[in-house]
Amino acid sequence: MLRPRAPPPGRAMPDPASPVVTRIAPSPTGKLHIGNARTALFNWLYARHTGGTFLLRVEDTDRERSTAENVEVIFEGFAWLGLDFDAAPVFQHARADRHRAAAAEMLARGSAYRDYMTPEELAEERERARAEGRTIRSPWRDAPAPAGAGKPFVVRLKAPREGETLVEDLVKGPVVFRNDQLDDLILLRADGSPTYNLAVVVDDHEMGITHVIRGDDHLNNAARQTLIYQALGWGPPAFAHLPLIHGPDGAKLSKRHGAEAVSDFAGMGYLPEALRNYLARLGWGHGDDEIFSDAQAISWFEIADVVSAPARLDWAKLNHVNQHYIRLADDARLAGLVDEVLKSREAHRPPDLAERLARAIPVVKEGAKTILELADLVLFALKERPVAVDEKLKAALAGEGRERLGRLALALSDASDWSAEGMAGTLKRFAEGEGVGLGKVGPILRPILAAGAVAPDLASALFALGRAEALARIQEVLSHVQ
RNA sequence: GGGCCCUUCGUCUAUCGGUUAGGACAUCAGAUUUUCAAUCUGGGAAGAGGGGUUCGACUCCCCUAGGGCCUGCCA
Repeated sequence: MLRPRAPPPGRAMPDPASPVVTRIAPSPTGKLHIGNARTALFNWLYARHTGGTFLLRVEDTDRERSTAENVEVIFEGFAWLGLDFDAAPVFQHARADRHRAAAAEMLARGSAYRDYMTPEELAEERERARAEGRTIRSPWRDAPAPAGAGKPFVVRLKAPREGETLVEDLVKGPVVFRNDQLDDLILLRADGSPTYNLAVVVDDHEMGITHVIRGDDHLNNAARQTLIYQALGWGPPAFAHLPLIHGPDGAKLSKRHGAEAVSDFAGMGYLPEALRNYLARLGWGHGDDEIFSDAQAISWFEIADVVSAPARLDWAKLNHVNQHYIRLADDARLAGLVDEVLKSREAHRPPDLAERLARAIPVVKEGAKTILELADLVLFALKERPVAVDEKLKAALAGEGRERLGRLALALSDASDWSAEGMAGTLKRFAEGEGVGLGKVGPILRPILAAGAVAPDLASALFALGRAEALARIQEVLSHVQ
């Protein structure tokens, strides 16, 4: 279940001469947030750009939320998005011993201490500190261990109170934090389990991560983590903090905006290559380039070109990009995707579905912004006979309408060129022969071809339906409305 | 409350002291047209506000305003 994927064929192995190692470190909460997906994309692009290595670390130290199913969701999300890793995933929980060892090391060095404050005392101190506009302070920072063994304690970093900590961020530039603003963060909980900030530092260091590219929300953590690196005597990696993705209204992206997980986007009919292109453009740019291939993005990607301001998700533009990639997509692949949509909708799937889709998809794919739309556009070709004759069609067929449809059926069955162009010509000649405009032909033909669904222009619809089906639909209506 | 980050058309962005501030999506108008879509042509649309620095600021500095993140024995 949790095995590494083989590197896809055609992609070069990591260049051992490149020192760059990046990672994405999601926590298995049950979904893969789109913001995490973009962070992963940037890490992937940078690793590929430099010939470096791209790694996955599952931050599963929260044993409550971390389940095998949730971990699988993450793997599936990245696989769908098309991001590949260069090694098997690292599970943070499995490395707890390493984290504890690092804490012990800091304790031994005197750069960490045991804090015996009770949760209640801590809560009080937090309240006082906030009121006074300062960080929390533990009385145990410089005090000897209390008498009587067995008192529970957490291990805290003994952070410097003087001076400043500098984070040289590749996106934000130099960011200075006053050390008295940074608190003695907890390294080990009372149960001995490592906390996030400790685990991240130890894992990034031991995995050889050279560039920590992650969300903006970790910029403050970068300062705290820098302190841990120093306490351990390690050099920190390069940091690059990406601005967050917000919803169209500027607020933090959430379910409320219609989608927040990559599975949501997949379910809404977006193609992974479209999402990659759109996401890359959100917060990064290469001049005026809007539509570009993975290869181009990889060759162009520089952290220096990452934008520093947060971006809003724009459905309209995502749709536009997706439409572009749908046009480019292979028809058979689209047919498969449409079929999945039909299945999930429990829609009617005629026995000759494959042939119908093969004929109709190339005709209507130009106008589809999502696979969901494509499934709608193709519906007219999936309807089985007989076509329902509604009041509107009945009205159109009244009087000379029926006679005209009869003559049209004849003209169509005589047609030798059943292509979209051929049909356009046939229709035009027919209208001329009738001495009327196409406006007199559309109302009687369209409902029959559309069969209650949305249909493309008459000629395209005829072509998409195919000679046999189109003629049959007309004949049945003809014999039905005597 | 405190710390940190951010601020160019509605949106994503280009500009890296001197431009009629460019492009894309969206939007509007026109063309095309058997509906819708697509397509083509054209138009409107921006440097948050205030101070500096400079011969010259969107660009550099400061202040204000607004938005965001962090401030957990979550990650």
